Amino acid sequence: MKVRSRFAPSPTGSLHIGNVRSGLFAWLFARHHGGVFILRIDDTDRERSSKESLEEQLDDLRWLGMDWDEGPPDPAYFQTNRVERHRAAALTLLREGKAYPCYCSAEELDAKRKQAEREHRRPVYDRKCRNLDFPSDLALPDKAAGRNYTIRFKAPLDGETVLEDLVKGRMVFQNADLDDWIIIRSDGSPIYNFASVLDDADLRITHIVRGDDHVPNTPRQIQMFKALGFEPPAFAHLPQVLGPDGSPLSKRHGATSVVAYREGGYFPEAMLNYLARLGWSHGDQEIFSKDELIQFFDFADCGKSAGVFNPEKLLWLNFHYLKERPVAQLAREVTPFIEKRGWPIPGDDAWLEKMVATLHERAKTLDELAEFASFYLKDDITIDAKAAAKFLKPEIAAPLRTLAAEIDSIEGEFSAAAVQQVFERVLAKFNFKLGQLAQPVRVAITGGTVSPGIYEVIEVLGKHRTVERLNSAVKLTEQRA
RNA sequence: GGUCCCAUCGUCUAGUGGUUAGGACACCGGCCUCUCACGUCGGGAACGCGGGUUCGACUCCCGCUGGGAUCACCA
Repeated sequence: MKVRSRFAPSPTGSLHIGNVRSGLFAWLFARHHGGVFILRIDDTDRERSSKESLEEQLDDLRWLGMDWDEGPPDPAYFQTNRVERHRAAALTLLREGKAYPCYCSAEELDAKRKQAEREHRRPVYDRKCRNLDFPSDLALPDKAAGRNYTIRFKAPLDGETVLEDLVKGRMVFQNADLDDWIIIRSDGSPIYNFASVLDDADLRITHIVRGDDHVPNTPRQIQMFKALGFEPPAFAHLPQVLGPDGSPLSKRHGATSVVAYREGGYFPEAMLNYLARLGWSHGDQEIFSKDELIQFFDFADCGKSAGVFNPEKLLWLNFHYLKERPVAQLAREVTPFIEKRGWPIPGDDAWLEKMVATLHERAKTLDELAEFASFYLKDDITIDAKAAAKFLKPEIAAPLRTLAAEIDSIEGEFSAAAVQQVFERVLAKFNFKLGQLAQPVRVAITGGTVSPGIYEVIEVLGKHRTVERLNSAVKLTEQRA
């Protein structure tokens, strides 16, 4: 049987790191087995669902390369479009005696629950309405029509429900511990747990891959698959992704959405690689291409315990992918991050590539790369006060002036090698060591004490801009004198 | 509280009865060096506790402790 797995996000906000990880594993599993990956939109929470969230999440998925074989924009893959199917199935269950109407009010139920908690009893539905007689042609709830009841699933009272989980192993649940849950609300709408089972069944999902927070619901769902006449699919429940403090990853842990990293200048390769290695491993290997991930992925290699999201390792992976990226590609990719800052690019593509090359092994993200390029792009650089105080002292004015003149007189190709020759002459003339001149020059032309090699910086900056900056630095030293 | 799950360096993990318990991130130090990085060499750092089983337990079993998930007319 062909593998069919799915990812079913709710478009109620940004796509969460922990969430996509489950989706990624479902995707990897499908691709590994040459199966079908399905994207279903669980948008039944109309209050919080939005078109914007949906588009953003789809963009995230496309960015990560998690392509789907079935799903949006096909309307059949939106849960809200299936409520009639859900209701019809509930009605069938009712007719078959596998479900029944419950006339208990929400308030009544709530009171009982609280009472049970006070008395340290299990806060489950007492099945008060289970054996009530009801007309064989009873219609589904409809508040407007005065049919103000809910429909409950008539769950088995004894026996056990077994979950053979692909990552967690065998779990046995006593049916006596499970209650008769509501499948249709008093307003006639289906409950997620019910809708979800029906959707998975109709979609012929063979493997449900999701977070292990769904485990407690699974025995009920297995029972529902059977009640509906379907063979339950296989399940793979993945452990949670936690924040540094050990609590489930949430907004207060900082950036936890895919879009935050996408916009933060991270590469999809890094994100994919990081997410895959969080909870899954393949020996000692750390770096995986997408194809390797697909080739090696197996639930048997997934850990059973929750993992802490480590932004620093993600950053390291991103750096790895950045280092091995061709400069031309990087130049293209960093452009939006420069434009975002409103900075000009004072040169052609070849120049931009040269610039990027000098920053290549110093920036860890595209965003950082853009930030570090500041002094190449803007002419109104700000000289760091502390750096100026330390390196732009009056006695450096003469060497700087000489250097400026020498650089200005370079004929022919303005290359790092040519610049180096000039430096050597000036160094000899003033009997300086390279460090004594390089740091002041660095401060003069970049505004700070940290930059790529001074010769290459000057080459990229060009003769004119270098000389100008050196001269204004000379003025600065004179002002300080 | 009920049900269920989990437990190797700070973090991600390898390990499936016999290993100096391995790798990676982070951290610390050396080298390289015009600064910062990169690179490179090296270092510290873990099997939660207690019982079994066994010639031998990180590995198997039980208990404890600790952590977590979930108990809605939310998804």
